[in-house]
Amino acid sequence: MLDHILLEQTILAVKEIFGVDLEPDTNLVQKTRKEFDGDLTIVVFPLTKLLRRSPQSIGEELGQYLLSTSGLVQAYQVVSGYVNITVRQSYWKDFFIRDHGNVSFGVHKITTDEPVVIEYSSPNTNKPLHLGHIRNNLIGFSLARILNACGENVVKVNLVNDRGIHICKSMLAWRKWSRGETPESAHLKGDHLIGKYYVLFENKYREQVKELVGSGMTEEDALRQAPLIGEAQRLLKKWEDKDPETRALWHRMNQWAYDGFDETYRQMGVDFDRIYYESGTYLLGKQLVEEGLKQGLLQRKEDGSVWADLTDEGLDWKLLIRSDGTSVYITQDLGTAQLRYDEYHPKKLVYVVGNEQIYHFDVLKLLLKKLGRDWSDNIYHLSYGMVELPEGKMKSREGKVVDADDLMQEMFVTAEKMTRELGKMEDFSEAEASALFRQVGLAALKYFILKVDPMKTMVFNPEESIDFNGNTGPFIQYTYARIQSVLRKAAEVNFPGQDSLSLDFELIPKEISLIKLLADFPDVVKEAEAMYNPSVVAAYVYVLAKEYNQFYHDHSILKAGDPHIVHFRIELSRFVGNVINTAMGLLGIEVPERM
RNA sequence: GGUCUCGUAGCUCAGCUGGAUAGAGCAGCAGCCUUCUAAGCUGCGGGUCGCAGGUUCGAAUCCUGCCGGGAUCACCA
Repeated sequence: MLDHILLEQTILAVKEIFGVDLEPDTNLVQKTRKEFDGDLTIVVFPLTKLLRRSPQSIGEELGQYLLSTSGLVQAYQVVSGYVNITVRQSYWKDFFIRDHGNVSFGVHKITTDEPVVIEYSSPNTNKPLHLGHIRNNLIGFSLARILNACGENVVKVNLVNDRGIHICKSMLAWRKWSRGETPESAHLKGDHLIGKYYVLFENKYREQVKELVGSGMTEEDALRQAPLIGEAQRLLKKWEDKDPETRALWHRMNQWAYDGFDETYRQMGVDFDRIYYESGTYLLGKQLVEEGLKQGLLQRKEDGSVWADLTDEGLDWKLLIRSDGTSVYITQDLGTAQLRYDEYHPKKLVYVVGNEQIYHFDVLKLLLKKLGRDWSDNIYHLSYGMVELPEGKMKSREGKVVDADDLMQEMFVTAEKMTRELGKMEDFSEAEASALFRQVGLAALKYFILKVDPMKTMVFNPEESIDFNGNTGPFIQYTYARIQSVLRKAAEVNFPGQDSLSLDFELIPKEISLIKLLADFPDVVKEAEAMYNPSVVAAYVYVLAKEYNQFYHDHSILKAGDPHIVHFRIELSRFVGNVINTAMGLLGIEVPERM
């Protein structure tokens, strides 16, 4: 904001002084580094060639000119090719008086009707959610909030992968070996029960493969010819043929999974506006393929399978329908995309899906384009990196996964332990206390994950529990709670002149740096939106909290002496609290009044 | 092998649309609670930004090559 104003003034100044027109290059004006005096810096090196003058003399002339013409500039200093500009305090004071009471500072009202549809979570109903899903859900949910704060009309959707061979594996294993076990009888969350049978299938299947290999078969053939996999495939065919008994079991077991997922989502604090099921969209996908076949855009081979030729686009041939007539992943996604377009006509279709599926989404966009769906240009695949354990990738087959429910539970327990150790809850009621443990534990987990750039692979070490000190969610929550404590005390004391806020005094550096940070917030939200990156908000709110804690440590608020200063510092604290609350809200993290 | 991606302190990460002496947290060491919440604050130690070239007044950042890790190229999803 401010930097743009100064950039304009600088361009004007260069034209006035040197008679040269400059392109508005945003790198010309940047924030002054902490170790130098000043707020904004004009980098004059790029001008030296153009103007054929030394950096020093350009800097001096620019600084002098801006000082005398710009109402913003209080002082300037030319340091080895940089003009460091100190902005008048009145600018910061005006900003503060104008915006400090704005509870939704940095957040825009929804201005458009064309929605942005964002898909995240997308679980399979054959196993419970793990740490990877947590990252997915947190990024998706946070991004929805960030888009929302930028005025977008956001529709959060979840696509449940409720059909396919993997579901049939769980079903088959349950039918063969469960003796009718249910979540109730096993005292197990439904999704975990189903996961148990999925793992059981995989184990038995691998045993069969091993046996076949032992009797001389190649591994490749064994994988394909083991009796269990054949059974699973026949079950899938029966499912697609709508066999009543198969469908009944499928309904029953899926419901177990849904009940389990709902509980996990509730704990995590994420939700959706609309839930799609692949069982409801894969037929539409098949229709699209049929349509493409008729138009000669796709090809059918002798064995009945259908393919798309993407070699012209630099990719390969892609299977769309298997030779037995069943559909594959991409077929379903074609249908889902079409359905979503028909329902919302979105200006943007965002998919939060792991980076292992980059190729899949390239193909999806190309296929839709091939089929004449020009709106496929509006598809954006937000691909995020995997969460790895110190020893490498999580492997569900080897049981090397960090389960979402377990992890959250662990976080709550740690939060409780921590809080009790610090002796912070003498006067908390039972309900308040357990709400706090949940808030703090979740904040630690969410912030830990969201502060990392989504694109990057991140490492999670289950041995070392997630920190509660330093650059963490609880640290930021603590800062907020601390502010609320000050505000509660402030409400109790009377001081003269508390009705009218007057900033008729010199601000100290820490106050100015806090105000500067606050003024940055709207730009931070916009940047997070533009980059589809919640970590931008996380980094910002940490710096803000840290800066406030330093201020809090070094300066009295309620005992500052001058009532005008007391009043100002109370309002400054309130403003910081509001922005922390809003920013954390954008990350999907709650802040407690006390902790 | 093709394509994509990552490599920054002991560990986890910022910085990457080129700008000043590369930053945080954790871990380690040393301090600060009769004063608004010490889940806090302050200080110290810790770096050939994978390597080598190039472009530039200026490179962790851009380009090329190499080394190392990961993903993907399924009649899995």
